[in-house]
Amino acid sequence: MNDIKVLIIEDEPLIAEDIAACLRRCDYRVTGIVYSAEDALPELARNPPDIAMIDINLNGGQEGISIANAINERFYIPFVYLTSYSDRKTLELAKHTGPSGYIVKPFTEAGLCATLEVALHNFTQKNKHQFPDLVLHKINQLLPSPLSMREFDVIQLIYEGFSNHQIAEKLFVSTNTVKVHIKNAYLKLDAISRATVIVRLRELMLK
Amino acid sequence: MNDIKVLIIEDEPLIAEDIAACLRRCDYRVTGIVYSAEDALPELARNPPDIAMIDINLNGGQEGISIANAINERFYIPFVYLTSYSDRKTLELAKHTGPSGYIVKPFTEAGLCATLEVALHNFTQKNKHQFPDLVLHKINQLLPSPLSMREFDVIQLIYEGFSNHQIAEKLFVSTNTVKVHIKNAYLKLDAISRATVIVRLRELMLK
DNA sequence: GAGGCCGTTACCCCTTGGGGTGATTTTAAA
DNA sequence: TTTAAAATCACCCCAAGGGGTAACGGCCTC
Repeated sequence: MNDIKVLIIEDEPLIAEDIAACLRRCDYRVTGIVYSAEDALPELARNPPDIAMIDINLNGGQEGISIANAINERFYIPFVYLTSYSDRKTLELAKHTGPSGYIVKPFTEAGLCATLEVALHNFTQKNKHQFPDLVLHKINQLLPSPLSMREFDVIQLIYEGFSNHQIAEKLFVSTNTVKVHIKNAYLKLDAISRATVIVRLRELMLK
Repeated sequence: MNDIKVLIIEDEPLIAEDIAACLRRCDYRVTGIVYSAEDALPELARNPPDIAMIDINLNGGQEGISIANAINERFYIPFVYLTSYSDRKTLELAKHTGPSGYIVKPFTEAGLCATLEVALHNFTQKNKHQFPDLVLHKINQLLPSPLSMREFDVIQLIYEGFSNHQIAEKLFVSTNTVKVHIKNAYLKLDAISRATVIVRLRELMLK
């Protein structure tokens, strides 16, 4: 079992069950099926899934779009639309919510699962790029001479824009110590200033 | 006409024509149809499309995957897979090439176009985030007091890690001038050092 | 033509940061 | 146990950068 939690938001119970069955056969775990926008938000909060499948045209309106907006604002998960028709105007609205996929009914099991798979993969990849959390491991394997633990602590704070004095306070050491670590890190990172450190780290984290 | 250029890479002429017809009806411009990986690369170079549709299983192999890898290395465009079957192993390989979509045959016209639409939209959005080409317009509408043209030039170079002297040379002005621009930009950006400028810009570009 | 904004430059001050040398202690490995 | 690397801190030096003030020409707008 993948143990990937999926929430289905679909107002037609038969179709919802059909989707759920497909997903289960593809080793996904369907943690909920809700039939309206009002039910969706509490469910997202109570039992947050890894990905959501959203029907755009819920109960005659386009509540799916507002659910997507809510997800973008409050929950940090990917979602794919699964809808029965797609006029240009709806599609235009929908794509601006940044869905990770858009499936038009009738769907196939293979198409459904492949789209979900790609969506999840791209979403996690995207995170790595957008918020390059500095990972010592990754940086070091790209450097000729690896950074020590403490040097990493220091350059991490430089990356966040702190001064030597601030860094010293945060790490409970003297500013002299901070300066030594920075100097050594400069050598290893081939940098000559705080700004170039940040630039180098940006490059390294984007592989 | 959207004037969005699409390249179709598909070894079965009938299916390729079917796809092309769908795309044309959706106002896309099909700028090429190629039947193999060898033909694809020159075509991508000669007549670069905005997006590519790739069949994974070209000529009995999985040449589609290598085309995708080539695109990721040499061309900076999105692509979607359009394939007839999808076993787990192929899908696993395929998703690691970071496709913007994955369509399983048989496809519908609406599904095809919606996937392309979403793929293109997400790709351009992604660029804005991944390479925060500092866009004056976007930054300014988030600032209480807008940056002037010249101030923007300067902070852009700070973002790239250059020193005052280097910036002065690049812009053909005195370092004094650079310093004044930086000082004014600091006020508007609420920054106190080059490093904090970079951090602030990171924040602003991620909305 | 007067007032503003922008870009340009100069000169001053002085804090911060980058660079060098050296020394001690802790920690880990050999 | 010896050796090495990492971490800690203290000096010193000085250039680069941040902060203030002032001035001048160009351009646009009223």
